[in-house]
Amino acid sequence: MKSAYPVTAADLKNACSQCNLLELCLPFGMDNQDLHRLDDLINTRKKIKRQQPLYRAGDPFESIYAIRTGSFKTDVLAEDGRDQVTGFQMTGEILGLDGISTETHSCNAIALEDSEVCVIAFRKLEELARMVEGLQRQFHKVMSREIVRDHGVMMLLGSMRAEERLAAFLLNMSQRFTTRGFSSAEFHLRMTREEIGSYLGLKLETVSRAFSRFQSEKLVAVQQKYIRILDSEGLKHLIQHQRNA
Amino acid sequence: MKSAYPVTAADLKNACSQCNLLELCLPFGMDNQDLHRLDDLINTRKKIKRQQPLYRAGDPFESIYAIRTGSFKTDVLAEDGRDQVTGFQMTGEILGLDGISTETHSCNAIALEDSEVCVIAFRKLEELARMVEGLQRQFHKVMSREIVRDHGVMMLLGSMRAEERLAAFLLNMSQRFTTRGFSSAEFHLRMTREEIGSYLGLKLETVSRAFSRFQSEKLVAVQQKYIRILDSEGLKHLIQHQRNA
DNA sequence: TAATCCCTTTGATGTGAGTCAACTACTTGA
DNA sequence: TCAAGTAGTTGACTCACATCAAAGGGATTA
Repeated sequence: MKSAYPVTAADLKNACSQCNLLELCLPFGMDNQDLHRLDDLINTRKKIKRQQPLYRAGDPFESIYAIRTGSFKTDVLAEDGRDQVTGFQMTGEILGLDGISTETHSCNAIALEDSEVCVIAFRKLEELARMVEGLQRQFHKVMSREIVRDHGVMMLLGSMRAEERLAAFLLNMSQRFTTRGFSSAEFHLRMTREEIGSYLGLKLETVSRAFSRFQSEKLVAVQQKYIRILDSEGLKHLIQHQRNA
Repeated sequence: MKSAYPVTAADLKNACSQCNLLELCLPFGMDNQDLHRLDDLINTRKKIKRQQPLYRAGDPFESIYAIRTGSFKTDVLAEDGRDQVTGFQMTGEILGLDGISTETHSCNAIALEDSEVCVIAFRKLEELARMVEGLQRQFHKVMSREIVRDHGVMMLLGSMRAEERLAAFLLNMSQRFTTRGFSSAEFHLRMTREEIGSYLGLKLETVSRAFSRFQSEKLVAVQQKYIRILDSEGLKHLIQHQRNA
């Protein structure tokens, strides 16, 4: 089901210093010399099959993970069975930061498709961050970005109506695909309506209805998980010009 | 309105190594020797009057802040005037982590009462964290804790009903007062119903009604901002045994 | 100490999203 | 390639929370 394997000379071309995700990932902004020191850090990879967990709530925390290929969702599960998707992660993004505080993971990270991650031993990362200022700075920025992102989600959950939430979600996905060199106008969602709903604090039927409404208003074309954005300005307008306070 | 002043020999007794908030704050878990190195870091304090900002969204980021006395709220303001309270902070808690990622603050931090903070120059903190492993570790834990906390709020906003949200909020406040050596059963809320509502994704009338309902069910005694928790088990029960999924 | 303002409570009514249910269209595995 | 299971759509109905409105109670400040 899962496999972890050391990086051999053969795939050293995939080490940080050669990785095409450089711009998105932890090494961003580091100079060449420092970059090569990172290569030692990333000495394990792990493939995760669709629907399988990378880690689960309660697992002891040892590593954070950088997504090389594929995508994930993270969710928290309450004792009463309540389940909340807290985020969707794409290539170049970092998973596992939740585990640092208690040294136990506090959420589940589940692959939305067959995926591969770089395993970053956290103690070693800290050690290297003490020596490489650029790495330290970038790591702090990654953590802070996560906090800012979460505040955005809180705004969405706390003060937007259903269609605004979905519009914000689609624009966010579009923006992240763009950053990764894919089309901003058409993409394939890896998650179900139910997962989108959980993330947005809505029921799957409400998500489906909002998609239908967007379709009938020519804002997007929807074919199951394949989405084409026809009027991104219209979506932005939807978010900004509704409600009072 | 605001004042920043260096720490003189006279109030060195208030430096980290002597601070009674040690257990709650950044220095937690550091040994005595390292602790004294922190004293150099915390060389400025700042008093903030009630309703005044410690920082505002858009302000350049230079420092993070540890609350010595008083309390704050943080909120984000969308272009369309939408306003979301993202958190309430008490003594010993750290403010300003949102600014690290873009080097510009992304939210406002407003004092809920006359308050005082320790100003921690972030560059200096990073520098010291490169030398003091315990400080580095604790700082990472503080950031991670913030992420985990935010996930809890997302769960609350995404999947709880009004009374569950308020119950969770009260229990959380109670727990934090306890940690600070105050009564877990009675405390004074520093924020308005509207601010609670914004945080919980509810309107102020809904918050007020939920308080009234708790009162009539003998779960809490409410006198304006003064709260006495009469049945904390009842509140916990309310959160766990409602809803299906 | 009064006057004002803001905060809070409570009631009546409206509505957006949830719930329940039926049906359709994919996807997956034998 | 077919069968079964899973994911998505749509409709009818319900309900929890929002909205609108009015009145009372504290707290701030002049």
